[in-house]
Formats: sequence, structure tokens, C-alpha cells
Amino acid sequence: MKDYLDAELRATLAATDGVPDDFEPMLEKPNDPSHGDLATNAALQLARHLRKAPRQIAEELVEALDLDPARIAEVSVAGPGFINFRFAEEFLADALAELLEASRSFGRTADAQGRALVEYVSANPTGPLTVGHGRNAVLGDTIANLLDWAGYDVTREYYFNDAGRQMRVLAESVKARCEALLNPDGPTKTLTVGEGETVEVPASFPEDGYQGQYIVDIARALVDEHGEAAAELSLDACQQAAQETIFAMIERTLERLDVEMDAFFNERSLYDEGKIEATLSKLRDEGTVYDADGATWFKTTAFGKEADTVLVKSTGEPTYRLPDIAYHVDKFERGFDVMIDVFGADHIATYPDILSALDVLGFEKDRVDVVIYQFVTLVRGGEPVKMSTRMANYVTLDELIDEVTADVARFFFLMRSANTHLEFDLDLAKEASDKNPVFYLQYAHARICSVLRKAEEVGFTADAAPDLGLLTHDAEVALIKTLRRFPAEIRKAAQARAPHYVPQYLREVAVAFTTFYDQCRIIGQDEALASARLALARATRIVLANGLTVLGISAPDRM
RNA sequence: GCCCACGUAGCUCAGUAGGAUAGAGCAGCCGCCUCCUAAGCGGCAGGUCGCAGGUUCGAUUCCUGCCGUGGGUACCA
Repeated sequence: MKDYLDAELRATLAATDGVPDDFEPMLEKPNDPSHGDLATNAALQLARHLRKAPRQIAEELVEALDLDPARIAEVSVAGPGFINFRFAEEFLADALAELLEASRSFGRTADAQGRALVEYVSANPTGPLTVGHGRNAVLGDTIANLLDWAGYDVTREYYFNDAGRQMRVLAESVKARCEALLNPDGPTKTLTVGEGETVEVPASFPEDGYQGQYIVDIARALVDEHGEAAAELSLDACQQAAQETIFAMIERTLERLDVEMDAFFNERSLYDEGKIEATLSKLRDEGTVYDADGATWFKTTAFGKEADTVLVKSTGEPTYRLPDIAYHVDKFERGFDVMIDVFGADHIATYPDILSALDVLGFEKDRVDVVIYQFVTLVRGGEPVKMSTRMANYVTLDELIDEVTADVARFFFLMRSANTHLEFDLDLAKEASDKNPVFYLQYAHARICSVLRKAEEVGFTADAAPDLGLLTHDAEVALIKTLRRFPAEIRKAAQARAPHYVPQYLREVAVAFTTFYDQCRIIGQDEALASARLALARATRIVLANGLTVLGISAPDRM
């Protein structure tokens, strides 16, 4: 419908004297439903060019428009010069029929084409996933779902590095714990953790070691397996054991959130295949890399940064930035049309360098989109839950899921825009009541299922082809109008890489449905009307279920 | 210091390719279950859209400065 109006409007404008060729009319859904279903401010925008009063331009445009009355029932000029359009009821009945026909695929479009890569989670296997990783995982997974629904062929990828300093410290932490388990009376030392907190650790434990209980568990498994020999294990063996155990933990956690990756990309493969060197030498060829003080630098000052950035340390070891660049080059070489990175706010300074490098190397950096999300604060009893940067007193993602369920965790991570600091109210999240927004949506779905069951119980058989034109009650019309927007909402969320539009829209659907439910009885009406209303209820269930599917949240049949 | 976000109702947050009286949830107040799920519905109240300038017919939205919060400013990731 929007496309139809847009085309008609453009055609009329093109035939109007004085309208610039490149003029783009805007069509929007007005905030106030009494203003109609779609509106354009074209007359206001043209006022300056045409040197005429906006209202007069609007009147003339309306006069010139020749619209199909089966689709647009009413056109009016209002306010300072807005043109408002109202849909015809026949059109709405058709739209509803289409929705029912599309069913589980309603909302899927083929607007977008090509292959998309979404990179997310990307936590190194040094410990259990935290709440922050949870936000990352759920955002990435949902963006991937949205792109899938928008028509892309989507790959979900997890990038990790098992070679760097972090992993070395991990191995040392495990080894120290092995030694201590075999020799419980061995020497110890005291480490200061965070603000004044101290912890007693084995003397061989690294200063910045990982202190979680899971390290001790891994060590114990090694001791059980190797006995006394566990103390003599190489760091490589310790790392191997730790990495396997931790990756298994991570994958289990992701599975609980219904997050499934298509691929795990190991940074190491970039070294093995010579891609790090190749990328560096190409950058060097472009003259954006130089050597100084024994290190290799990237001229980020040429891209507006204050200082240049080290790519290879004087030790000969690259910083993480170089593999990051090489990784993105690899993504381009694999032929993705769209690449999305989901990063925490603490990475905000790194991606401009990656984009600059891609630009230098001749890649279209616009094909890369970086979604930055802000940190999560857990709130309990009105107070923020303290989380030290040390893993020792971090709330893990598993603990969060244990406490609030995966559905609720996903919804809370998705209901706010990524770019805002998320306050996660644990008390509200756990509450199984009307205060909890996720239950509101699920309840609406369960309620529809209940009505459909009830209809069956009382032996009501709906018409195979109900007369949808009977749905003329205000609540019915409003509901149909809300439902038919679903594909556009999905498209909007996919384009903006903004999952939070979806929960907001679904709430509108649930509100429109409960209003309808409240005002229009279904069972007990005459058969034709009951059939039509049952069809409308089924259509609502489809939209809620499809929307919740995109969000990765269950749609229960009963509650 | 510099860079990047953010600052909207008591609280948590939407909204802004500049547009018609700034929205929602929660909290507060008032109503509503002989009837398909009251985990619900209707209504009331609540705002100098951080502050000050600028651009514009029109600014919560764009620009500048200031204030506040968070993040980044390592040859750590």
C-alpha cells in the first residue's frame, strides 16, 4: 500500500510544475490515528520551492491525485498542509487474507539479497560467559534472525583467539591450581583484587590469573586423570584442557539461550595461512605502515586519530588489531555482501582503525556495520549488583538464566536499543505478573490459543472462507492495521540492525488484540461474524508467534 | 586533557533522514470479572525533551559552547 501511494504521489508530483526532479516525498504513519493511516508532508517541504502556501499546494496535489477507491477511501488536507490518506476496508480484508495465507512465513521478505555475516559473542575461552556476553549473544543472534527474515543468506560466526597472552595466563592459572591440589601445604601468597579485597592463592599463581572456581575444577579433573604427573604437565597441555572444558561450557550456555553459531573462526588460522603477513605487506605497499622504535605502526593519524597505532610490537608479536584487520579482509574475500560486528562499548575505539585499513586496502568499508552495545547493570532490590572486573565475583550468564529463564533474559536484552546502558531489573524479570513485559506478549498468545481451543470444545466450526469484510468494529480495524505492518517492522529493524523495534511493535500488537478481545466477543456471535473474528484471532497468533520466533522467545499455548 | 556515546514523566526507557496536542511500561489515583485466561480492560494525573546560543516557516531531532553520567585514550584483549 505504501509502495502504491508512493508511486502515485511521485507520478503526480512529476507532473506538477516547479517540483525539483530529485524531490523525495515522505510517507509516514501519523502518530495520531485520527489523522489517517499514512500521511505526507510533501506540501510543506515544497512550500519554499514553489513559493506558495503549503495548504494551497496540498489542495492542488489532492485535486491532481487519482487514487483507486478500493485501496484509499479518503484523502484530506490537514494542519499546516499535511495530506492524510485513509485505507479502504476492502483493502484491509485483502491484507488480512494475505496474512493468513502466508502464515508462518508472514513477515519474511525477499527485499534483501546476498550473503550476510554476523560476528558475535567472540569471547576468548578464558572463562564462563558473563551477563555482558549475554547481551552480545542475544543481540547478534536476533540481528542474524532479522537479516534472515529480510532475505539474506546469513552466516553466524564466533571469532576467537587461543594463542595470546590471555590464554597463557589461563594455562598458568590452571597449572598453579594443579600444583596446589597435589601439595595443599605449599607456599601461598596474597593478591589484592579490586578495591581492598584480598585473596589467598598458590605462590606460583599469576598476578593477573583467573580466580574462578572453574579453574580449580579443571585442575581437579587433570589431577584425577594424571595423578602426581599433573604437576609436571606442560602449559600447552594445561591450556588445551582448560580450553576444551571452557568452550564446552560456553557452548552449553549459548544453547540454553537458543544461540547456535554456524562457524567458529580461530585467529590462529590467519597466521597459519599467511594472511597476517599478507595483510601487513599490502598495507605497507599502500604506504600507511612504517617501522619505528622496533615496532610496526599504522598511520592512524592520517584518518583523524591523535596518535598512530602499533600493529606489531617490538617483540615481533602483532597486537590484536592486525589480526582483526586480516580477519575482516578474510570476510571480504569470502564474498559477503554485508558484514555485521557486534561489539561492546569497550571496543568502540578499535573498529575505526579496522575500517580505515579496509578502506586503504580497497574494500568497500560501508559493507561493514558495527553494532556497539553499552554495558549491562544488574539491579536487585533497587541496588546495582556489584561486579568486580575480576571473574571471581562476576555474575555469569548461566546464573542469570537460572534466575530469570532464557526467555526473560533474551527479552530484557532486546527490549532496549543497543546503544543505551541497560538496567536489568532482576526483581521485575523474575516476577511472573503483568508487570513483566515479556509475559504480556506470551499471555496474549496463550489467550488466543485458549480461545481457539474453546471454539473447538463448543463444537464451533469456522467457515473455510470467512467473510473478512464483516470486521468493521473499531477494535477490529485497528488490530488489522497493526498486524499488516509486521513485514515493514521486520524490514525496518533489519535495516537499522535494531532488534528493539520488534518487542515494541509486538507490544502494540498485544495491546490491539486485548482491546479487540475485550470489546468483541467471538464465541456466541452469529456464525459468519464468529468465523471472521476467529480468523482475526488466528492472524494475531501468527504475528505474535512469528515475532517471538525472530526474538528467539517461546510462544506458549497456555499459561 | 583529548575522542566516542548518552542526558526525554517519580523510575526504566521509546521516539528524532526537522513537521500537526512529545509516547509506552512501572509506580500513584479512580472505575471494571453471572461472560472465550483479570498474567486483563477503561480512565485520571504526571514533561522548561540537561542548560545557553545558532540555522529554519518550523528544532526534543541539525550546529556550537557549557554542565552531568558512562566508556575509550597501553608495544593488554
